[in-house]
Amino acid sequence: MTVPAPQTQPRRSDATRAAILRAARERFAADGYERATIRAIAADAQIDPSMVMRYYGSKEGLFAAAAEFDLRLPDLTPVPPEQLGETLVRHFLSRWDGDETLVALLRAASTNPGAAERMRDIFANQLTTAVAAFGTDPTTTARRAGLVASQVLGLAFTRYVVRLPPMVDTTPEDLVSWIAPTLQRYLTGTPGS
Amino acid sequence: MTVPAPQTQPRRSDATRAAILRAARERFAADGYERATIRAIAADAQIDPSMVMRYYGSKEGLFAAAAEFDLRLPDLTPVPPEQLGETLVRHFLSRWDGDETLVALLRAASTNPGAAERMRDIFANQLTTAVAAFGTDPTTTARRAGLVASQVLGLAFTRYVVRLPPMVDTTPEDLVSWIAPTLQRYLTGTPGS
DNA sequence: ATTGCGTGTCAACAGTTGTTGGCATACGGT
DNA sequence: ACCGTATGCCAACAACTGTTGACACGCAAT
Repeated sequence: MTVPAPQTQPRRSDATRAAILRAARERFAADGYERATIRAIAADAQIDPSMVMRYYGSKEGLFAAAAEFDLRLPDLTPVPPEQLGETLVRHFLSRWDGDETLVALLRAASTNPGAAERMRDIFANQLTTAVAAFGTDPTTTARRAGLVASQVLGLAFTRYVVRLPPMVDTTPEDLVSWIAPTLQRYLTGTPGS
Repeated sequence: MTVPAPQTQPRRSDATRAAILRAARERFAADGYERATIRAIAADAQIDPSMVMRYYGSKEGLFAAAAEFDLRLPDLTPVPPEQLGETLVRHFLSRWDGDETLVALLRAASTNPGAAERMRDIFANQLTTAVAAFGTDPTTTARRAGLVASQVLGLAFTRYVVRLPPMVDTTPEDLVSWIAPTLQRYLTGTPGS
């Protein structure tokens, strides 16, 4: 405790930590939780498997660090109400291109209980909060958020995980024009149509 | 080849085979492909692990047998065009309750390439065929089927795999009234609304 | 009774997994 | 120059995996 630095100064191993995290995200996204072995991740990061354990404690700990994910949902209050659906689809599609973290989380959530819980947290907290921000009936907020999650995760699942050809080949713009009305209705519409 | 029975007569081990298959479906559905071990499946079926190998050749072979799945889509041609969405959601929801095969396939498809390919086949063949049955523009059939698959698989994923509370708690009837219009638009509507 | 085959168990294999401890090296402060 | 600590590698462990072969039992036909 001899006068610790007020802010944690950058450690020399930060580059290694980052390399591990990057390799872990790639492997978890490509292979899922159980097939992504620590040895393979370490090989990708060009270090020894034991380093992974020292820096992240366990495989679970590594995954928890690698699957840290923020939907980065924009504030929806200034958005014109009739453009909510389009705004959301566009945001999700751009958020997923170039960040494989969500694909990793998606694949892992299928088999790993911890990952499933994190997925629940993300959509229950971040998405529900965003939906609640513009004032609809609070009693329907959770259900609306759940429906949005079902379509949005279904899109991600078919496009990035199962890779259904029609969903892979369709351009982002076409996807937006098809799916935006769905989210729009889930957010502001009524059941039955 | 000494005068084989014209029809394969029932073998004495059919009960064992069925028990293995039932246990396999349960385990694959609950744990996914890699976490569902042959030893655990054999223990559930109360037989020796080596029997699984003798009857199904390998773990892959067992999964292939356990994940045999038919959507059992009804003929959609006699359905009034404006009820197509409702008919489909209702069918899927009832098809999944009491048959964990699709959940097994869903969980496995996240990590097992073979399972993902089977999932693609099922939705590319069975669903696309059903959609093509009533005469829309053939050039849009694949896309419409893909969109339906995205919402339907998203529903299954959030309700049965990730178990998002709002999607678990909502009654089938409410789900139908919310999601039917979505499928209806994907099937018969136009992009943009 | 004896033969053949289907059914089942047991033990073991070879490989892989997450995880651990010991040992070398290099850095930074004194 | 010295020393403590951080960083890295190596070898090994114990557990678990899918898979295999040898062996025992019981049934049906000869």
